[in-house]
Amino acid sequence: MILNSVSVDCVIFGFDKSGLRVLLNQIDKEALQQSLPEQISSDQIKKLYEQHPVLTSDRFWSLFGGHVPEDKDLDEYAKSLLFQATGLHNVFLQQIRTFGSLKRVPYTRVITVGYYSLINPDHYNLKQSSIAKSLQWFNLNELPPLCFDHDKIIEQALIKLRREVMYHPVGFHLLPEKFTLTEIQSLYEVILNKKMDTRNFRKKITNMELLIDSGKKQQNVAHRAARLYSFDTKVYEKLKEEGLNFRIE
Amino acid sequence: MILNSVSVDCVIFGFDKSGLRVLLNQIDKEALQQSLPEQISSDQIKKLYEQHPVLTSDRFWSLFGGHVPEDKDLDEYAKSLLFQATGLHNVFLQQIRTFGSLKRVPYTRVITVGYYSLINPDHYNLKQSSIAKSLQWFNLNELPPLCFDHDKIIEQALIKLRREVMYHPVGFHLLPEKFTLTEIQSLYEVILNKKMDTRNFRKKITNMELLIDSGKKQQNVAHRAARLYSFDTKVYEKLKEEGLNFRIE
DNA sequence: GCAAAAGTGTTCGTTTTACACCCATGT
DNA sequence: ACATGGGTGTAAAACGAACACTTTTGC
Repeated sequence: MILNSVSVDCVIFGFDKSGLRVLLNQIDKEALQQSLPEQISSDQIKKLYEQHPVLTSDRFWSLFGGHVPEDKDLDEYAKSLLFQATGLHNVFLQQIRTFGSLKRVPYTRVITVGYYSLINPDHYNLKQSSIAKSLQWFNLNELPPLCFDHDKIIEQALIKLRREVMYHPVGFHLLPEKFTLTEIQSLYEVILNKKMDTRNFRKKITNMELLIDSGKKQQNVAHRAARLYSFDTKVYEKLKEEGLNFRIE
Repeated sequence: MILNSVSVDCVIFGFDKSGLRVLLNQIDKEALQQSLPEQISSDQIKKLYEQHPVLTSDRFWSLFGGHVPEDKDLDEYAKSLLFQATGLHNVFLQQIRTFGSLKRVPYTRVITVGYYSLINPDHYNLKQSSIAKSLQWFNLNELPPLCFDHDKIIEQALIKLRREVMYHPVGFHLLPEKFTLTEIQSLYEVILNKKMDTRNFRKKITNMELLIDSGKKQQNVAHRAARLYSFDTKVYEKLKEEGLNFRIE
């Protein structure tokens, strides 16, 4: 049994040279048909299509989500969705908020609990995922047409991520195990949508004592190779608890 | 029609000399009986009472809440609950998060969306409320036995309030229209659970240019009367947007 | 040798901290 | 006159902002 009135939707963020990205799920007409109530009239369908033109296109996109089973813990269910989508366990995953406006889904009342997740690009190979074919990364600035209020959910996820990243070290979940200072900086720049001063940024982040110089350097780059760093997990946990201040410039 | 599986629970905060307080709702045995499923066996009831001893006492307490009607917007419903409990409109009200663990409510699956609200003590006279008799303020350090996971919801509300208060000027919703600097300081001290230095606190808050000296003073106090301030709503809105930094000492 | 990104220090102004005494009022 | 809380300034340290050039590497 599932709880028809409650769903979970996941905003899955990734980060690489091209910027901040979101993993979306393609919906085709058949999947849509199935999600509609059975007794729907053709008149109602017509009206539905008028109000939500995105549903008439052959393909449109949605967050990866599903209805909560009656016998599953909410957070656990969100984790299991994330596993279905990415094949990954133990990924950073947090609630955004719950979206419950009346007409957010046409023809049925569904309250959805939004979650956001931060994916390490070492794990971008999502082939293990059970529905990998219909999933695709989109640049945050070039989102395709999305169904329902999923654009708003993504927007709220970004707002939440921005706040989080300023005061807690969570952004680092978007980085590979070893990373350069420039990568962290451009991560912050992309998330906060702000250019930062390299010298000041480096001073700040090295003063935190969060980073460990791995002793290694980038390979095969057409310029001076940058040092690779990793985290001191103890300091990381401490900063997660106590908070930090990354409101720069 | 209501959505049986989704409820809203409100953590209603108040503040005065005695500190930070929460408005709770007293549940008696009859109200409890009614909320149980009808086909419950006496064996099951026995087990229920064993697992949740608080339910056996004649009186215990809960957050003010209810199940979401199918035809009501979630946020609107939370507002209407708050109105029922306090007789007040336009009160600060925000989602905490959604609590969805499997056994949080025995014998039925209920996912609850937590909200927290900040009440101005000018409005402590809650007689207009439709259920005022069963409501009572409790000091946060002296909470009575609470049903279900309502203690956890309050804890999360406090955590959320703490974070919010450090970076946004929301705490001021807990103050009367005119207030003294000492009142603001003790508000912050209570919420953040930290003593602060008076001179530094005053310097900081007056530098924000958020306060307007009303020109008036306290009356009938057995010591030097303090100045009464109110807010510059424009600056208030600006700080709400841009954030501020109240991580002191 | 040139293109591309890595890496680095100093100065100046602002903010934060630590700290102790006099003032106004009611009883 | 005393008890109670209101109100104030300064110096030292830490932090944030602004700013330009040299180094390393691959091609």
